[in-house]
Parts: sequence; C-alpha cells; structure tokens
Amino acid sequence: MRTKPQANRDKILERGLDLVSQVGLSGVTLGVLASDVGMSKSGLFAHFRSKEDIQLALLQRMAAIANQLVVAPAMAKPPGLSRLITLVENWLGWTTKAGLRGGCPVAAALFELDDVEGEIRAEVVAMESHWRKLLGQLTAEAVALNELNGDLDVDQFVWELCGIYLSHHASSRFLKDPHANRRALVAFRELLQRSRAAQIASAIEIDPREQNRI
Amino acid sequence: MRTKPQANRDKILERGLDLVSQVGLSGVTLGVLASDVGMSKSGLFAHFRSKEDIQLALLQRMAAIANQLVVAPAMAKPPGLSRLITLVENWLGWTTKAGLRGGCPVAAALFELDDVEGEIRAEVVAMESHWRKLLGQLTAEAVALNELNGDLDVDQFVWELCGIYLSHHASSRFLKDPHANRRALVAFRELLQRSRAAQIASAIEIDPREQNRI
DNA sequence: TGACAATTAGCACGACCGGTCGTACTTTTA
DNA sequence: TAAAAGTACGACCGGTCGTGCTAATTGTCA
Repeated sequence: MRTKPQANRDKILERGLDLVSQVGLSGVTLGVLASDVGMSKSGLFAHFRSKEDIQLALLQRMAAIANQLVVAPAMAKPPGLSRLITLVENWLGWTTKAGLRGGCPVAAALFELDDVEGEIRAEVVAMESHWRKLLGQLTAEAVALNELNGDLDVDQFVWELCGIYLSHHASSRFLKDPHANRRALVAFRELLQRSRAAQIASAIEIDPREQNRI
Repeated sequence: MRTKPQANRDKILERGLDLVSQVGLSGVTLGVLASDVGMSKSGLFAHFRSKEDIQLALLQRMAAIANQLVVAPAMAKPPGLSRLITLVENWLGWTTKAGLRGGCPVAAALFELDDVEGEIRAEVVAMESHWRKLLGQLTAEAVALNELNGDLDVDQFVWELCGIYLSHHASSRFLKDPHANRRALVAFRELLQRSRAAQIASAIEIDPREQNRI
C-alpha cells in the first residue's frame, strides 16, 4: 500500500487520541487501535517500541493540541485577568473543541492511575504539575497587576480552579448535565469575586444560551 | 479447602472492594480476584451470574460501607449545618478510613465510564445522583434553619461541593499533595462563608496537624 | 530499471480474558 | 434417609492481549 510513508504515524496518533479520550489510556489496545486505523496490529506496532511508547506519544500529542487550543489563545491576550479568564474558558470542555468524542485523558488518568506505578503515571504527574504551575503563574500575574487581591493564596486559588474543572468534567461528560457550563462559569466568577476582583469579575459573561448546552 | 460455606461470598466482595479501589472497576478481573482471594476462578464464579454481577455487587457493598462510615455519623447529628459539615468531613478521604488501599470507586468511575454505555454506568449514575440528592437535602435543611442564606442556589452549592471532593481526591491520591486535606477544608469553609453562614463557618476547625497529612 | 531502505502484513508465542464443563463434596430441605 | 441445592475444583473453550520474527510490498534514488 504505502500511500504515505512516515505520516502514517500521525494518523495512528490522531485516531488513538480520539480513542483514548473515550476509553482512557488503559482502554487503548493494539488490536482495537489497529483495526480502527485500518492496518494490522504488527504493522502499527512497527512504529513504536512498546505499548507504553504509544501511550506516551498519545500524551505528548494531547499536550500539543491543548497547547494550541487552550494556551495559545490565552497568551494572545495581554497578561493579567483577561488572559486567565480566556484560559479557563478555553480549558472547560476543550476536548470537544478539539474534535475528540471523549473527555480529557489527563482528567481520567488522575483517577485511573491513582495507585498504579509506572512511567505513564510519572508522565501524567509531570503534565499535571506543569499545568498547575501555568495556572499559578497566570494567577500571580493578575495579582501583580492588582487585578486580584494582593494577599490571595494563589495555590489555594489554583486548587479550587481545578475542582471546578473536574466537577465540570464529571457533570458534563458523565452526568450529561445541560447546566454544566453555566455552573462552572458561575463557580469561576464567584471564585474571582472572592479573590477581590469584584469590578472585573463581571467580565465573564454567561451566555443565556449556555442554559441548555453541555 | 472449603472452610466457610456461604460467608465466602463476603470475603470475595471484601477483597474485591479493596481491589476495585486500587485499580478501578474494569481492573477487577476474575483471575486476579480469584487468586487474590485464594480460590479458583470457577469456584469464585459459582457465587455470581456474570462479571457484571460481581461489579454491581461491589458497588452495592461500597454503598453500604459508605453509608455506615459517612452518612450514619452525620445523621447522628441534629439537622442543619452541623450535620452537613459532619457529612463532608467524613466524606473526604473516606476510603482510607474504610481500610481500603485505593481511592473512591465512584469517583474513578465518573471518569472511567465517561463514554461507556451499559448497566454498570447506569448504576453509577443512579448512585451519584442519589448522593447529590442527599447533599442537596442536607443543604436545604440548613437553609430552612436559617443557617445558610435563604436565596442560596442549592444545586450550585452541591455542584461546587462535588468539585471540592474531586479536587481533594486528585490532589491527595494522585498528586500525593500533603496539603490536600487543608485545601479541601479551606475551600469548604469559604463555600459556607459565601453562603452566608459567616458566624457558623468557623465551626470547621482546621487542625494544624492537617498541614502535613494526606 | 534495479538496488535499497522503509513500511507493512503474516504468523506465532505465551499469558490472560470471561465463561462453561464435568465432577466431587457439603449442607439444606423433604 | 433420600433428594436437592450450594460450593468448590481443575480442565478447557474461543478470543484478545502485548510482542517478537520473517517476508512481502512499496517508494526513492542512482
């Protein structure tokens, strides 16, 4: 066959990412992925050293996409609260915007790999830590610009923000709650208000159409 | 062998619950569970109709234990805020108190069964809905007793409370953050304060020892 | 056009999957 | 006491798992 020489690896990872978003990291098996991408198990396997190698590649690809879809638009904004708000708004439900049919693989991994040691877990820990550091940086920027209260506990802020993300994920993807988006935005707005950005928090407009959207 | 006739089913579920807390519902296989409990696969299987039957039994057993360890102590308190606070305090990290070596199976299932249809998913949806209803009831009681603000959006309150639980689960079990407990209690206290229970919210005392405990 | 390297398929492996079978022993029921 | 039901075993079923090995197919370039 040999239509595209090297680029087939990309096709594998593209389909694989969609798969992993639906069934989780451990749900992506060689057989399923191979038949899904339309090639033999061994043909697919030739592109990787091991299954773990595939999982790591999938995580990397996910990070790249999230970077482009969530982080980049935020970085296009000026530093401070508007950048932070843009980030959060793009973060919530980003997998859908990415064309994936499932949820966030990292969020799932946080609970799937609770007590499972290994390289994959270490990688997810690194990614999650890196992400929280970014959230902390953007928050600290808003503090430095006096858009958030000077004595704000940034780590606590980030911790609660992650709670909002996880609750949104659970309610939208698992419970199929049509109000998930609105609930998350309300919670985020209240978190900002509590952090003394009263006059700016109203910058988050909650579209009435969110009422019936997931 | 055949030491105990009927009570072996309990032993299977007891060990199974510990397993499922560590590796998730889909991680509990007949072979692993059987060798773990020290009997043959077929001997174990004689107690159940199918693997799905085992998973459902495990969920039921979990619910019973959580009821006894989390709900019962709360119900021993008078209705209102003290009851709600007791519930939340016992809810956070309840699996450890239950002697399980892993995390909350339902929390994991919320992300594991995102896009997986079936009877198990339906059962978890039912359990989670039931749980949120209980949280809503206790919150509404506190409102009725004027311990929380009369115009409080109870559903939003419960939604954010679930976010605190999930964030606590992720940070304590996955990230092994020693401050997880404190962060969760701080977030809960702030949630209560925001709900106009300023004078009572201080009832949540955050033990300084929590600082370095998971 | 032919040599060569990359890519893919085919095949086989040992392990494990959920599940069934026949068989034996124990307990409960009639 | 006899029959029925419950519990447990080891062997085994068809499949899938991850992972090697070999062979055929393909694109590229001389």
